[in-house]
Amino acid sequence: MISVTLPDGSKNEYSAGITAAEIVTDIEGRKHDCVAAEIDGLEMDMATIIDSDCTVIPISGFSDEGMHILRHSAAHLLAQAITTLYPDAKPTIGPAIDRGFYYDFANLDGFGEGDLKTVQKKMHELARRNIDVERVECTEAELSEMFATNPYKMEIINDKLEDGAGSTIYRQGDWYDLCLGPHVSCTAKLMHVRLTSVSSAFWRGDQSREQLTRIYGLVEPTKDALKQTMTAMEEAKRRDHRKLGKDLQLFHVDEEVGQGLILWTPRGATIRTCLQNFISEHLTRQGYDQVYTPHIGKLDLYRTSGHFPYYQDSQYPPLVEKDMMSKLADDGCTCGELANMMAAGDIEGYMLKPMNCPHHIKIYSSQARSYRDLPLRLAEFGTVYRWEQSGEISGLTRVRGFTQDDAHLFVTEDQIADEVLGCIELVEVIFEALGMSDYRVRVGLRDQDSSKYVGDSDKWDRAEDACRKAATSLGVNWSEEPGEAAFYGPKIDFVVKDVIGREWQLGTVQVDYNLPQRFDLQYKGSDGEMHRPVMIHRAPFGSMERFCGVLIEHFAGRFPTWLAPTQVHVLTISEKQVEYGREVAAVLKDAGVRVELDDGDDTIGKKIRMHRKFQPAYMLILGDDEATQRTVSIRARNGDQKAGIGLDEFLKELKGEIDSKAATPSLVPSQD
RNA sequence: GCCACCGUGGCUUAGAGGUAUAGCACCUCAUUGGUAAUGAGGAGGUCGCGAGUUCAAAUCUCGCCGGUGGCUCCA
Repeated sequence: MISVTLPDGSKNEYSAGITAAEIVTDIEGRKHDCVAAEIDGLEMDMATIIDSDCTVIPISGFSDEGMHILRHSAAHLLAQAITTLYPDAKPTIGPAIDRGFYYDFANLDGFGEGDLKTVQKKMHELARRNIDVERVECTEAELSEMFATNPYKMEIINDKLEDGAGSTIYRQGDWYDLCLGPHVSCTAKLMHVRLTSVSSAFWRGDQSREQLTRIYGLVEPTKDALKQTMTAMEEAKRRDHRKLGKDLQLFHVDEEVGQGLILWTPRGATIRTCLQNFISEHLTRQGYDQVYTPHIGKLDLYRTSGHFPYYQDSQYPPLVEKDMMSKLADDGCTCGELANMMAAGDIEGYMLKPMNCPHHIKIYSSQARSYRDLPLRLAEFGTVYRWEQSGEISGLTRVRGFTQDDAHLFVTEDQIADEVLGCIELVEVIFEALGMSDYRVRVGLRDQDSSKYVGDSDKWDRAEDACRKAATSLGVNWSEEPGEAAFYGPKIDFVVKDVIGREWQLGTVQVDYNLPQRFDLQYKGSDGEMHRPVMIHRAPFGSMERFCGVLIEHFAGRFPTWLAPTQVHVLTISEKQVEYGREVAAVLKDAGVRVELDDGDDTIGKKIRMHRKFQPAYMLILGDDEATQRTVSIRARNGDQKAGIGLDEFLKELKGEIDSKAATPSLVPSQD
């Protein structure tokens, strides 16, 4: 007999040789949802035979660990289906990921989205056959023989296995894969799979290696869970800022203007302006000075900063000076020669600024600075241009021209902690106002044994400590990320979760010891000596483009009243109220409300339908009753109504809601 | 940049070798209507761009541009 410790701490006696599955059934009952078990802290298969004392904790298919196992097993099922349908395809690797799983195949060229249905059908068929999944220990020789025809598996065997050591395979039916496991005990657990997309990937993520076909899928423990996941995906699609941006006419990207270059249309520009003003108010309160700098700068500036030519690949090509250009053209200069000459500094020219720091630094150094001037906080909604790879560009979140909510703080060593804290407070205020309370912070630290960092190590210790303290002060989740610091200093990243649980990386706060050195920045200390300031870069919301994109999805286009592109739409019922309608609209407009009037001759039902798509906070319906009593009838976004409200009263409440930046419109009480 | 898929009037969309559907939006006229589409009429597209095959191309082939999903990278 052996003694097994259960999750609740109690001990049960079993005869040796019992399987994990039998123990789990004993603990959870016959109808459990477990897919594996943790035995003495190690995740193991259900079929594991137990013949000595140990602790057993069942792993539910709904837990993170259980989902991981389900996904991994589903990847195997996918590979089995693919190799059945496409015998030439070579499975390479197929892990579980945060949202499902994928498997990469070689020799599957030409496979497209249209082929997914057949493969999924095959997977269901294999799942329904309920094939046992079996773990088999193999020697290196056996493995080499089994995977002889698959160079990818052989590469893993040769790289990952120590000489002479064996490993395990998982076998289901006549198919098997090199794998450490654990896996579900049988394919029936994998009924609820859905293949989602096809893409390509490089073998081992290396661009110089073979291109593989990657197939993505989802798996859930139950039918309902799969349905829920699919619903969530549809919801995400419905909120997609690219779709809403078009529907609500917020922005436009034009082929002829260029990829990733945003044209803010009036309605979107309004949102951006409101946000910018809101942030500006807080900057002023926090002692920032706002500045303006041009969109270009000389190449030499970026040679000093180190951005050129080092980051040449991710920048727009430089603007070469006119005379030089024609001279080069006359000389028949090739592009390669041109690039070399620019890198070497033989050619002068200008660059679209890829960041604002060098310009701000020049403002700092335009005057002799003393410790009394510090901290100097220079803020700018600065537009920068970066040459993102074409495949990477998407909507408002990945673009080639964007405006950062940027600022650079020039501080003394002693001021770092307070100033980092100040940056973080700003984020707190803005997120709070937008109802984005669910966010976390990543503190990027250096990894100790690397010598790639500038600045001495006790300075780093203090700066890192300042970042940690600032993060702690927020009272939100934060994590240390060793090795994530930039070479020039530690940083703090903000990651927000929107209302449907997706995470978005927004801005950062970065301490920088490097640029002050490169530009030889100085200030005179109280001791009369010259000292070097430290810079803090901060763009808490990243860019206005991305932040607006995230907000569009966060609010699903239904912005709080203070941000709504049009706050009130005035709709008249018939021609008789045109005059009153114009008067109401004028009163609101004079009071600074963003209002739109529809006094056309459509029916009221149709007007409501048409104006709804712009998601104003309120619609005012004006008929005879309202016109004679000089009132308004308010219609909220969800259709709730409140009639007979005096115009003055409505305006007063509306202004209150706008000025307080209320997170949701609430002038019409809910009727349910 | 790479792979797969996609590209028809402002939007959604039919059409798979014989120069193009329909709905919404738009314009005109009639209607003066109470909270998610009043009726009738009209205008608008050489089917992303360029080349090729063909008597004939939105439809087939190639190249380019743009989009979507991923990969890769991110100061």
